[in-house]
Amino acid sequence: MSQNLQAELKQKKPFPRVTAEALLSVLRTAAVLEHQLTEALKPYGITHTQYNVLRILRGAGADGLCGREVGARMVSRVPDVSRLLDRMEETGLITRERDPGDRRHITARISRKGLAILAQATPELEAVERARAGQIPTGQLQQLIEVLGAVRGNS
Amino acid sequence: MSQNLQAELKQKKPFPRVTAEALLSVLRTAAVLEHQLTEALKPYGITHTQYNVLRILRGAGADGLCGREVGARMVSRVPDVSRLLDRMEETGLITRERDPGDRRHITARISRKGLAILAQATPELEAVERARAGQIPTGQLQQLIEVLGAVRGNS
DNA sequence: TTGATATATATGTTATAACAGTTATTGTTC
DNA sequence: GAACAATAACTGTTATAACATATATATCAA
Repeated sequence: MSQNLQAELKQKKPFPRVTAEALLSVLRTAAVLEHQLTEALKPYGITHTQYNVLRILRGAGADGLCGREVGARMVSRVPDVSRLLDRMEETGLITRERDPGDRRHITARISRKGLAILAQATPELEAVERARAGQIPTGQLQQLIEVLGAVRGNS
Repeated sequence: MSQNLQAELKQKKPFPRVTAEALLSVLRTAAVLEHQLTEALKPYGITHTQYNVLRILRGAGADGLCGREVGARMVSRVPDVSRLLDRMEETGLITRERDPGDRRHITARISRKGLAILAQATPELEAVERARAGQIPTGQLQQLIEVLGAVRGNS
């Protein structure tokens, strides 16, 4: 690939501020990652977003989670969890059931099929993970995590 | 905001690998940034993608650029530049003209209105930039840029 | 209880993203 | 120069994102 972001985006002038370059680097890197993850998941017929939901619901176990809580755990917030879960129920990845305790809640749970697809797809995503970050020293990754936390506003 | 990504996503268990946390941090941070940029641009009636196109076309000046070259310069690749430019021409942000030299190309140029909106919106985006990255030491931002370059596969 | 408010989900609508395939123009090869 | 391949843009279609609003249920206050 190219030497740096300026070359990748074919920009003639260097970035005016290091802050601008840093934030664009984050956006650009995320776009590259999302593209790779989407490609890796294509054989399994699920999107990156749906994979995320499956991970969340597997973590919740038999208790399941209501839609609002699924939304709160997503990496990028989805404004339409209802229909996302609709689609996943339709393809058999999850089940849904109205909570008898609070009839406003609909509890979603991962299905056997969802677990199977998750198990199949996970090694592929881990391969992407290794390909992208496996050669980077741990210390640098920890620095990355810390600075990104600062960008998101953590103190 | 919360202390770290694990808490932000309400995960009970810590991340199994630093590589996983690093890549999720990138995706999460990009989602937060994109949300902020979208909010900042809303008053001007343009999307983050359209802002990106305006920047690219301003950089190209009077020569303009063909659609394919616009696409190549985008931060996140857009598979449908035609209709993106359609919409921007419709709202008067750009002009388009068939290249007499190679009639396959359609040269896009930023309009006076596009320049005006770019000039209005830029300070708002720079405010987001300062709010997110202004307090982070330059050295850390340079580290961030470098490690993200490594994630994207630059050697 | 009644009314007001909050919460969780669902629905209607529009815009955009993503994918596949088509057309027009140019370049290349024999 | 005719056939073929390559390139740039366009079009058709489907799926999803984004936004606003509606509906059902629960909670709280008087």
